[in-house]
Amino acid sequence: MIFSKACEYGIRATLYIAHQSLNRERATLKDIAADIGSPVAFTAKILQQLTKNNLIDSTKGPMGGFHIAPEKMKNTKLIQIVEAIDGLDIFTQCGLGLKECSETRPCPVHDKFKPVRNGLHEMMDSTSVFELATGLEQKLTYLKH
Amino acid sequence: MIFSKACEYGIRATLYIAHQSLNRERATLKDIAADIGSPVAFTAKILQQLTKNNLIDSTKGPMGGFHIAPEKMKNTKLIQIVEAIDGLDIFTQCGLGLKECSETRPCPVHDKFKPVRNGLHEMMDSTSVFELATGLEQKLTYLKH
DNA sequence: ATAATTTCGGATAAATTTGTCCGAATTAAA
DNA sequence: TTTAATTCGGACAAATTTATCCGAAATTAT
Repeated sequence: MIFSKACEYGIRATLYIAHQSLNRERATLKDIAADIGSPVAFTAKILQQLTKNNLIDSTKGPMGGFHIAPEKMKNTKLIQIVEAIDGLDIFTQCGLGLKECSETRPCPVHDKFKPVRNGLHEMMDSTSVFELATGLEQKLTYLKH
Repeated sequence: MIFSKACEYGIRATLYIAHQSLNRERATLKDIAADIGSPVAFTAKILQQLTKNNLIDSTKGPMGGFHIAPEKMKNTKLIQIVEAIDGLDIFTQCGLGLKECSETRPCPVHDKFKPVRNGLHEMMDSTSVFELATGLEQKLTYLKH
């Protein structure tokens, strides 16, 4: 809906990896997909993308898997995951899909839609992977199906 | 993005029809598609859906076309157009796509996402086709590409 | 070294959304 | 009553997103 399925999986996977990393445990592709309930091969693609964008770290071979250093978690905001997968358009695009929608030439819903869109933007831009991973750690929130 | 392309076209088409209807002019499929910049045949499908849902009225034959009575415009909210095309899921669904996300078992972004989603819901639920059509009428807002 | 375990990357397939085509049905005007 | 203009509805096609498959590359342990 708001985000693509790929992006939803990407955020969930990142939070799972972060949670595991807080406990000094590696996360393998299999574990991740099993835990967040996503198709394994599709999840692999998304993780590759996140790795390329340097949002998570991967190591190959036995004992390999995915990992995020606590420092990195603190500096990574949700918006960066969205940017890596869906792009940032959602935070600037017209609610009715018009290209020429702006302050000076607003579409009919512009004034009412903008604060909503900005609210989402602000939220994603200010929320770190770390704070959400600690929510999981404290069992205040849940990822599993 | 937020809404499907079909839904964007649906809202734009409805507002165009409403605007025309305020001036006692009919809107034909051709006019609508040309004006809002949408593919003709695809737009036809969407208009059929809106007609079935009784959000707009259609008449066949020469001098036919689409129309909305001012009274109906006043009673029609944007959310009804979304409901007819995309459904209402977007206003209740988890931001991370989890089925079991709720107050008692929230996903990691639940608390932060909910107000944004509710803001969108409230906005779409309180905004009438009539008020947006009058914005077009007064040239305060624009639909054209 | 060899084998086992993992991610990487390319090709492909399935599902969904977006878009097209065309004849049928309806209606108004000539 | 014929013709033209319109929406309706079904089948189909293209594009995009979601998902699968499989061999290659890297790394660890035996």
